[in-house]
Amino acid sequence: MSSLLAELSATAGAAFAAEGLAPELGQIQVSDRPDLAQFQCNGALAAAKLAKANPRAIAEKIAARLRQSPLVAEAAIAGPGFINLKLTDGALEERLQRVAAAPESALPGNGKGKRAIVDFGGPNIAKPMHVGHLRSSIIGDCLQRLLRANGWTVTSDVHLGDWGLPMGQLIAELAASRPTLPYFDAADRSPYPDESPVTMDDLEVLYPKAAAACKEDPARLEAARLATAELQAGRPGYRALWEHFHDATAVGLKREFASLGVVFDEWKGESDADPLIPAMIERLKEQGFAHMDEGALIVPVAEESDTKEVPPLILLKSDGAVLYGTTDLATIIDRIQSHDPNLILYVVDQRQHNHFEQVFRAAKKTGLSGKAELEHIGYGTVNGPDGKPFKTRAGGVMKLYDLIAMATAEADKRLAEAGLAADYPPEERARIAKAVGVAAIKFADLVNNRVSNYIFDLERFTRFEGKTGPYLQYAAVRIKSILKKAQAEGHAAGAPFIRSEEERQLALQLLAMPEALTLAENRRAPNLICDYVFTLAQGFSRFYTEHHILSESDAALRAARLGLSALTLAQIERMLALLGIEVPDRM
RNA sequence: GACCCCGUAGCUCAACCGGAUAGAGCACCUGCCUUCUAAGCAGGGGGUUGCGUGUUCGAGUCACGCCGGGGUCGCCA
Repeated sequence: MSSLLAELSATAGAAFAAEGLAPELGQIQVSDRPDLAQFQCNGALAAAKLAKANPRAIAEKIAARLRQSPLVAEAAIAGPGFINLKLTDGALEERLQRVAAAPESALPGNGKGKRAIVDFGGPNIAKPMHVGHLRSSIIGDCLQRLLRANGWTVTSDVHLGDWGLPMGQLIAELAASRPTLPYFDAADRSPYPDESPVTMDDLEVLYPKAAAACKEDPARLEAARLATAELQAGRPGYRALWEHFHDATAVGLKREFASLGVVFDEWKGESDADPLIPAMIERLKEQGFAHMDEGALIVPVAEESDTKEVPPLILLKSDGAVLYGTTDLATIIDRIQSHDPNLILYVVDQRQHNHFEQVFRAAKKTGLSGKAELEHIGYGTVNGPDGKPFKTRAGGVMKLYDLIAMATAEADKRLAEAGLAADYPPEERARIAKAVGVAAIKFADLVNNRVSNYIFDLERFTRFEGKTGPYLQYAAVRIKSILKKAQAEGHAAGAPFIRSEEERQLALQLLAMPEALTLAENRRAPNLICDYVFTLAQGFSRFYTEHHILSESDAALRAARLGLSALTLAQIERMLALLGIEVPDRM
């Protein structure tokens, strides 16, 4: 089913075509002047510019044709040549009823038959997740849900950071502090112990020590570089040790993602691309894309049209080790082979934009990305109240797990203040607090423009007033409560119809969903989903305030309003689900 | 120095392909709870869209030049 706006645009397009003008001019949009109209068409202005004609005269001809449409109640000309439209309630009701009968039909389906890979999360071995991973996880998860809803076949990949210098740093650190472990014997001493010599907690201590040691002591950095190269070259003891690092970390990471409600299809990492690297390098050398330069193997990616200096992508460092650009490139080969995607999204910090530009250029130039479009989805940083990157009070990195615990506690406090969920069983109350806390964090993150930085302010995010996750949960729960009571009283929901301005506005909002999802997809912009669902919830609140549903004595009207409520609830829940936000049954 | 991103109400942010009177939320002010959850609703004040020049019938949006903030610039990720 095409959307209301698409239908209107097609109708207007036909009108333009009938006047010998381009049908694209018939693009309809929601009116900027809700006091004057529901929809508007600016095509007559553009047509007049092209044809050097009078815009109002063209507009009048188009409007006359539009008035013939059964959709259109009014078509008026205003200003320099805007065409203002109001639709018939009958047309709105008919479409509303269709959506109510088949909710799936309202989804735009832009991605049918297309495959996408969404690469996000990007946690690292031996490091707990911190706020830095928050945005990638939340935005990436939202995008994978959005693309799926819009018909794409999506594969998400956590893409672990598990193959660079930090691995060598860890090995060197452990070699220094526990040299008697069997892994450091240059000879192959396999089988190595099944039991990991370190736990996740050990690693969290070990890594900062290792990083600090490398910073202070050039010899240690050199040792770490050597260990990295040897690991990548396949030294058995190091590989065995690496397996332990990897497994110990994965357990903790899965706990973190689970508590955020984020799920990946694949748990691959940089290391998975490693087996593909030798052949890739051979090919790139043979085909003349890669050559040695200053001791390193590079792929130049500068282009004629560049206005800035674009450094080459380094495949092999002078010590023979690979960099993450190398694994990123090889990972593309893996993804093309295993999924044949049309699109790969990389949800990574905006600061890495240059890196991705290098990788994408190299991939395109060498032809190894095939038909896949590669796109960096950058985002801004999460800052503390001082505008600097978010830290704990002690100045350390704030862990994601602790962050969620804080948000849950804050949400629980708010529930208590409002006297909500007071008499619920403790488990349910705890579940609600968790859901509210997570909703607060996610919504606050997603509602911002992706590329701008934002200030993390838990007090503000967990507020129940205004444009927040908890407000939306509350709005949905209120509707659930009505529907539950209606059911208890034996009132069934019926086909929605329109008898008031509030209902008309709500109907128009509900029917605007496909455009919201399409635009959010095209611009990879979760904040547009946030805006849409917030406006929808506000529209429902107006309707709710104005019309008392359960006490309505006209049974047909009551049923219609219940139907409208049920439809609104379904849509709010669906939109929140795209944001990764759950709605409790009651609050 | 070069390049990228950002600059919109006191604060946090919107504004689709260049369109009408630049919109929300918070905060502030005024109303509205003996009926479905007031975490709500109705209304009000608050703007030289960082500055300037240009293109256009029309610029927050496009071009150029400044100013301010952040970021990146060959072997970290």
